[in-house]
Amino acid sequence: MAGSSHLIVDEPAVQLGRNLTYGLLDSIGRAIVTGQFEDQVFPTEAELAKQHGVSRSVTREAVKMLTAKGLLSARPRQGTTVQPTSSWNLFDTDVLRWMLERQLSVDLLRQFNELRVAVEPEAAALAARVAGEDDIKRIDDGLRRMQAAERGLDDPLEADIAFHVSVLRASKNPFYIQLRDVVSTALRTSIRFTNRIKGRTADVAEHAKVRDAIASRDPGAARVAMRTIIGDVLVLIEDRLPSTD
Amino acid sequence: MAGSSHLIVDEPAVQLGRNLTYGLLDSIGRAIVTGQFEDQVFPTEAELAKQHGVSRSVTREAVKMLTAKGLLSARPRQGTTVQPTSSWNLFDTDVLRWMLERQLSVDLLRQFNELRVAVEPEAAALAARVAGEDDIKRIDDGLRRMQAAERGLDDPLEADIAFHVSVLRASKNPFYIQLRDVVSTALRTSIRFTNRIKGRTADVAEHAKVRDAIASRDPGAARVAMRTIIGDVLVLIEDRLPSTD
DNA sequence: CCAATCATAATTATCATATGAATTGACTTA
DNA sequence: TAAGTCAATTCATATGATAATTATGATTGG
Repeated sequence: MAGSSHLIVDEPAVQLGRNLTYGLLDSIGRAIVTGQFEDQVFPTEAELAKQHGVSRSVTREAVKMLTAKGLLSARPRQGTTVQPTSSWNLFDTDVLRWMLERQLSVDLLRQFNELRVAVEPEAAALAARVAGEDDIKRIDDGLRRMQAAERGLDDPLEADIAFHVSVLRASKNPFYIQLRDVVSTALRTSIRFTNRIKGRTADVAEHAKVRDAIASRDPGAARVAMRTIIGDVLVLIEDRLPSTD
Repeated sequence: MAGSSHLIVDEPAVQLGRNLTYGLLDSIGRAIVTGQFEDQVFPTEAELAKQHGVSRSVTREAVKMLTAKGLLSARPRQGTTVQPTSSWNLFDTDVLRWMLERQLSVDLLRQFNELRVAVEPEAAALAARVAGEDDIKRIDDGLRRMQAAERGLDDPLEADIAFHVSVLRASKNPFYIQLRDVVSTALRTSIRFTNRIKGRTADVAEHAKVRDAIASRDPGAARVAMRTIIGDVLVLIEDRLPSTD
């Protein structure tokens, strides 16, 4: 259709997502995160609707969702404004994905792994104390997949994600468990930076240490082993990639 | 309609928050978190609007915000449904506040401090490496307030919050910084559990150690000192309060 | 000229209603 | 039985009107 018979149309209606609202959410979210509104005022509700070719209902609902994620603030007369990055909810997978997908996310990748180096060793230690049979099974599964990936029989990235997620889950702490999606999102999105990192023998061996420590109820060893893994990644990032600070 | 001149009115319109939408957000959010919809189906958009005496627009926008925070999911024909708690965004201050304000939050309080014991020592270590003059100043301020509080000249809780927040901020890691609001919210909300804990001399001395380690650029010492502080809180919670596991 | 007050306009907030789209489940039919 | 059809339900979208809020500029009093 492109043309029907009359032309018109300010902009092709958004298409991403399962419906117009989520498409617009994604579109505006990306635009904000990539800094498109740093040097200009954010459009009004009516302007947004017109620019994207959707109704005000859709526009308002998308804006409200972005408000809930900390990216926007709306007040009568003052208009809708982009919030400072410090109030963006980085633990929201949408926000994190938008941030990692943009350029120059090397710093963010490093900072994210600084978080992991804090959280995952503690989660492993906790898991060593409270993990159940089924948790150990899931961790074993993850480890098996990594070993398979080593021989080219599985996707190294997905295997790595599966392992780390299984440990977080085994901690039974909802805050750590929450980081499942965050870690998954971050690892998948930043694949272009880390694609050659995973699947090495030394890496798999260290993961096995974590598994064994948890299975034998040794929190200290689990903590150390996990810290080694993430610490290595961190060193790798700091060595290979230039910071833009 | 509805009213004409007779009585009617299903429910007094929501009032909390700065406007109807935020009031409804708060009302429904609390209801979900307190488990009110565990044994019954979530109302439809039209029912919600009627029950709370607001328009469908307001209802939809509140639902969309709760969706953005991971509490709800909406699909045509299937209706709006409460998501499993594992998908709730606990790092959202609204969600966290709702959860802490309800009863039986002892476990959550412990789990939250398990997160702190992972994050804050690392943040302190990081701060020891990257903190600037102004960061140290803010940490000093927080420490001074704690010392003042020890002599009854300041609010112990607010002083404690100020100190910990200043350290998180000094780490310059946005993920840690993000936890500022989370930590503030959690500490303020859970005051009834910890009100007698703070302000002891030993506690203030340990905080001073953190400050000194950061100022003298000693990441290891900063990590240990901070870990001691949070570890003590954790022990206190586990000793004094019965778990409901 | 300055300060305080007020009026105006811009913008979001809310309401009401109509229509579209998607999904489910029952029903029909071969 | 199995596949296809149809209807009902619920969210999704569109639109127009009105209310509430408040930044900004105009006005007034001293």
